[in-house]
Amino acid sequence: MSNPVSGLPESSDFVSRIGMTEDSLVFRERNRCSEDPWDTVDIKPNIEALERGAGLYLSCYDMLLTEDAAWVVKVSEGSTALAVPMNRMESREEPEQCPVIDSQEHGLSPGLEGQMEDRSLEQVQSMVVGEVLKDIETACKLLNITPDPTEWNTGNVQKWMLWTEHLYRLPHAGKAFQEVTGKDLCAMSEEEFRQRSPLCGDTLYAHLDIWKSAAWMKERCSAVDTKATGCEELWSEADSSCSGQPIHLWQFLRELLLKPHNYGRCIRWLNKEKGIFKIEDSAHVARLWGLRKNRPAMNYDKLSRSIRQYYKKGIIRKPDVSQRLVYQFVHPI
DNA sequence: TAGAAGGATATGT
DNA sequence: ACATATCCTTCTA
Repeated sequence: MSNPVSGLPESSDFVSRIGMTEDSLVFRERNRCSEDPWDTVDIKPNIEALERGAGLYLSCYDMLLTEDAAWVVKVSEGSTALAVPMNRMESREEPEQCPVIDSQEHGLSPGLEGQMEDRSLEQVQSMVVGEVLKDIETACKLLNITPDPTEWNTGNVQKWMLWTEHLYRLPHAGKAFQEVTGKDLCAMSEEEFRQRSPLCGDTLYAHLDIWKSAAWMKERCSAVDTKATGCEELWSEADSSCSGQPIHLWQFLRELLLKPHNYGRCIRWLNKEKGIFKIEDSAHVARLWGLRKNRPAMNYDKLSRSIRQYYKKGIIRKPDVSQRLVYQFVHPI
């Protein structure tokens, strides 16, 4: 494993791969499976990434599918790929968000310590993959699309584009991909992406690559092993909204609340036990709801009206001490 | 000025 | 029928 710093690719390449999380998917897969995992697949995993060092995967993971992607753009404009902004560092609380684990970096010699490092590395990678898959699954539910991009119709592609642009605050490029099916999209090269969208084509391509890898993994997991190996577990996150029925607003809000890593900046619990939550960014939450329901004109005025309809039904109410943008689930989780 | 409350009506399933 | 979506007026911090 090379030093994650000295082993860095060009920063533009690094950024174009938006954290190379598809590489971490691949890495995890290789660790999981004893047989050669990818000699029969057509989605070519990026093996060279394995040489880049685990620290990168972890630091990059933080970029993936999170609300705050603005800094990704900043990194692309700057010089140092690992320039993780301070606010991100300060917000790290969970161990799986540890940015860099590299035994060489810390001067450890190979041996028992190295093995332990490897094991914990494997665990962290496993968590990373799990989070990635969960995030993709959540996005699928929110957008009402299938996780496999090759199955998308042109509308699904547009939704995914909008979503990705929105999530990572990319300039709007959906127009450049109008009338493109998922199959066409998946067949496009990175260069074609860049041609269609000079500003963010590479980023969109990298994200699609992650989705393709995840779909490939899912496909492979269910084909190779039908027993619960952990792979399925990653995809079977218990959730109330997978019944095929249109999602209710209260379910949607709860899903956002259950994903603080992704949505904590726009909606969060004030008191989870009591079901009290606060909408921190009303416009943002409304846009997400509009995306989910295919209602581009959705805004907080309308969303809040829908929330207020829940008062009579006893689903959501205002807390005892009423505050702006604060609501309470009548029956907390 | 944004948000809260709730009436009236339209819309999609 | 149901769950919003949309539009509206009035009130409040």
